[in-house]
Amino acid sequence: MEGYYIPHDVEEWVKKFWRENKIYDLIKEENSRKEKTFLFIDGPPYPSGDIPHIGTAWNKSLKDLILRFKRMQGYRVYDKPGYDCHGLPIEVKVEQRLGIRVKKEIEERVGVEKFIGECKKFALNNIKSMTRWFQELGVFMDWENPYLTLRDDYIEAGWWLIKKAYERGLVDNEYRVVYWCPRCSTTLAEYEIEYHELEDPSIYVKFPIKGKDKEYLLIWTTTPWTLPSNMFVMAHPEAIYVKVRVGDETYVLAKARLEAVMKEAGIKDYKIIDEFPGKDLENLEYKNPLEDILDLQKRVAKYHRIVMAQEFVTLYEGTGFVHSAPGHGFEDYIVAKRIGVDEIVSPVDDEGRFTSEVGKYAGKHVREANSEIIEDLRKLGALLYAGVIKHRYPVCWRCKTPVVLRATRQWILRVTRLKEKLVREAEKVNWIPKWALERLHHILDNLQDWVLSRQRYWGTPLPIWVCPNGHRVVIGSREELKKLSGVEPRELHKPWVDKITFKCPYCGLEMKRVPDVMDVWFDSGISFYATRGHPEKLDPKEIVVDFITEGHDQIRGWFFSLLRSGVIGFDKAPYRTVLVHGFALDEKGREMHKSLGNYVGTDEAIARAGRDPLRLWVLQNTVWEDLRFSWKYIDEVRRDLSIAWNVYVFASTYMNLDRFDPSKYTIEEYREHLRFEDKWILSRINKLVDKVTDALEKYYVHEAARELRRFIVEDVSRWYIRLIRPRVWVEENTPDKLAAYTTLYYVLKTWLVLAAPFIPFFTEKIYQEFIRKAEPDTPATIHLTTWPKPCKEYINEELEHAMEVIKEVYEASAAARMKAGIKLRQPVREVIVYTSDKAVEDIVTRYSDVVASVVNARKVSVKAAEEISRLLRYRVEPVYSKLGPVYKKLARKIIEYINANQDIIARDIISKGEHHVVIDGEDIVLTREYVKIIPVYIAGYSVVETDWGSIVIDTKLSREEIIDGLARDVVRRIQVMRKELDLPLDAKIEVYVLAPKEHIELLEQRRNYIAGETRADKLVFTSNENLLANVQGYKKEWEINGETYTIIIRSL
RNA sequence: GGGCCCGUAGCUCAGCCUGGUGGAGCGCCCGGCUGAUAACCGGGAGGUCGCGGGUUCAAAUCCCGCCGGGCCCA
Repeated sequence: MEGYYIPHDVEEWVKKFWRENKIYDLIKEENSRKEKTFLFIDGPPYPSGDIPHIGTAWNKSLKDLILRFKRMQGYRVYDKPGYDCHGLPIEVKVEQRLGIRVKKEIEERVGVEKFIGECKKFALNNIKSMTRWFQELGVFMDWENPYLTLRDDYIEAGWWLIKKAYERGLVDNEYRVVYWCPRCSTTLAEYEIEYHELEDPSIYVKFPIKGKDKEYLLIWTTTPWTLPSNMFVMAHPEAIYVKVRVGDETYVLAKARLEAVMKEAGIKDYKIIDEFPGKDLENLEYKNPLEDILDLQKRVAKYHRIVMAQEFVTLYEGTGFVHSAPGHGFEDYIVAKRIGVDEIVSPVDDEGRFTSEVGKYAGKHVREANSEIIEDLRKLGALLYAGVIKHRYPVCWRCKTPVVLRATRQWILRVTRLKEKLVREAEKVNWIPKWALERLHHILDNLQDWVLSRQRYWGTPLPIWVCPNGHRVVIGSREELKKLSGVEPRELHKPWVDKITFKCPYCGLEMKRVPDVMDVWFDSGISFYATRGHPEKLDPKEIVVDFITEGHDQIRGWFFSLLRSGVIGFDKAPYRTVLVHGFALDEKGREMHKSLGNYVGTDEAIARAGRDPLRLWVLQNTVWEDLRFSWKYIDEVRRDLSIAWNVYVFASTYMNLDRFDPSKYTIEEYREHLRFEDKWILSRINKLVDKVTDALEKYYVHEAARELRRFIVEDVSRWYIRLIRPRVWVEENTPDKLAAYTTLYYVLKTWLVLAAPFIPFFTEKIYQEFIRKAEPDTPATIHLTTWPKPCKEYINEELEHAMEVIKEVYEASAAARMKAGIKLRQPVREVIVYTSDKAVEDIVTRYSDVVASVVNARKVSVKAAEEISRLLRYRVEPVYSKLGPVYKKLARKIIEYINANQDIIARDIISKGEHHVVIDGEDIVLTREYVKIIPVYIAGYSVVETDWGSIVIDTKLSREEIIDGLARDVVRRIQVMRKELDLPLDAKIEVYVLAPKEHIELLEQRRNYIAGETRADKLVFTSNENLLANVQGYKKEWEINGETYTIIIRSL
């Protein structure tokens, strides 16, 4: 191994290696022989685009990591990926492509067959592209055989569940008030709704009270178009209502709303003439002013009265009377059922236009009819006031069209009957993090029946056939359909499946399929079994999957759908562990959108950052928290990988130089030669194995990722390698050096295996170059290696603690050098550790040679903490602001005294808290209040305090130390020059050093050291410039300690 | 309006579960090391731990309320 880390070079090489050696197939083959299974299901992404979002890259990286980990642990892993192919978003895109404006054109102009074909083509094209990007990311899943919800066998598996539900009496058909998108002409699920800030009319309408003259109920609405469907008015039984007189008219409204309403309507003169609770108004009859111009209203006039509905009437807005249209409101519908109104009026068609039922408004889009209705009310003298309001109103998540609420007949699954079972099953699941269950509880508390049907085309057809007499047959498989009809359907989609009819088994009339398709959540909700075929052919053990993971939006989405399907079909939750991950947001924490210009696709991230850096970056983020995108942070990860890379280059360079063959040496054999630092890193790596394994088994992926980063960067690169560097630079293969190599190799190999699921390209490349070249008998790919088990006997807490202390001594001494201006290359005579901590004392004493080496001192000693006072002098500053006011005239003399006796005053105050003196016959007591004590160390020592003591460096340098320092400075310059010449590590050279005259003799004393370190066969020191005039070679001028040196080196 | 998550240095985030002198990386300034260095090490500057209450000897941490962002819902 050589060179520096270039992610793309590594990744291209590995991609080629995997492709040419069919590595994925090899892994699958090996894996298929394993006993223990790990059942996983991919939450299918929706292929509405061709390039996955960065959040999807995170999602797939997590899955890939877990699957790789489980494979390495010896599980037979089910790794089929999938795509959620049906649904409105694709229909909308295809409509755009085909220039379709309204739904009818699909049947009339384009043809359903062609439309379905286009949808399929659209989905399959995007699937192809998305698959490519997932492969680019290094995701090892079965990309040759993904599950697609559009396949007939998948659709069939769905039919099975509907039949099962039907047999359990859970399938029904009833009026539902639904969100309806007039542009898409379809019902929308709650999670297909967004709320946008919209401007709407805000009108107050006068409903005349029957049998009274000029007496009106005031109602408020922001949807005038629902007034033609008005059936009754809701009031609050306990709220106080008032009658107010305005001119010659009388209005009734809630007292709490009176002031606000009058103010908005611009009415200043009004008088309360009566006051009573709402329940007094129950059953009071009124007239809807539109009765005069709409036959529909005449027809429903018999229902017009006030009803009590305390849970739906608030006094925060409106008038305390809520106009109710059960055909256009959830709450209105509930109340209608409660009071026994069985006629539901909803005169709006699929495109959101009024039907002929509403006479003069027929054919108009309801929202566009608002102004005409307001105008009519004005003409009828029924309008009190018309203004506008800005409020949040539901819109279709695809086309952003404001939705309407409509009562329509829909097919539903009565999952509310399964509520208790759903709750019990949800509680059995291992939710990570725990609050995911809390959210699900909330959803289950407010459980609604599942509205299954969609009045669209691109979806799983509902397998329900009905006859004119209303008999129903639910089909559970293709075979069953064939048996009944005698026809083999070309495929199970519309329009082909619609053409299949058969005789009703109950009455003999012709049965036709209901035209609806199903909610796409049903498609993905059955994936836990449908991916593996029709449930009749499945082993019951294969029903419950071990693990799934998706973003937190899927708690209500996929996880909830799976749960419902699992309980309907098999009476149990279909998963054991659910890991919830966060959202990928932009740098400012906002959602990424192409329209906001803050969007980063997986393609761009791979191109700019590289696959491994991208993966490690997403994986180190706390799994269930949102991820803020940041190029800078990805680059930090890349730099850490670069350090890791350099570690392997270092090891590889020296091991190759010494022809170290790892297969011939074991740590056991070199056990007696292991040094302190070797035992330390062996303890660290085995603890790492333990921690990473534990974190991954808990699915705390980020903790594992962070530990891996920290270990290779901090423990190995910044510490262990620094410690063993002198050992590996020795030319002979000493047992000491081999012990270091053996240890290093063991550590690096283990780390590589642990990191493989996270950064599969990086680790594969190094594995091939570093491990397999040394040990050809190892598996063909790192992804076939087995997951390591921690070797507990190497774990040694005492040793690790000792190393921590040594690091602290090192850091403190570096700081002390800093203060004294002595560089680390300059050896010092002594480093003294002052401490009263017995453990520290023992460690420093025991490992004094290691400490001496890292702090570059000839001697390291330990002394009792209090002895440091010998090095201390104190400076004391008088506090004028305190002394002045107390001692007045005497203050001057006291200050003089303080300045003259600083050390003794300080020592007294430190030991006794005060210092006594008599000045001019007066007894003076000096305390901390009057003087500021500043400790000063005596010259020749540099001191740094730590939590457990002080580190002192003797800064007085003798001739010997200065010579050593100079020699090291010269060696370092020669080393740099060797490197600049790109000489082989073991190349021999000739060296000429032109130095100041007085230093020649000093250098001569270290001739052997300098020659040895720089591998110089010939070494010349001179102060005579002329002697070097004819020497050929690489020549460079250096400055050392302010003086000029010229060095020439020549390769031999 | 409700449920859940997040808010800590200029930036990205640990620490919170289990209370005990506020941390890391990046960036900035100063110095140093280096035959793995497109690197690295040491020091410094930089904080109302979102805000306000409460519990406690002691709160970033536990409790309550509020503000801002995210997700899910109304």
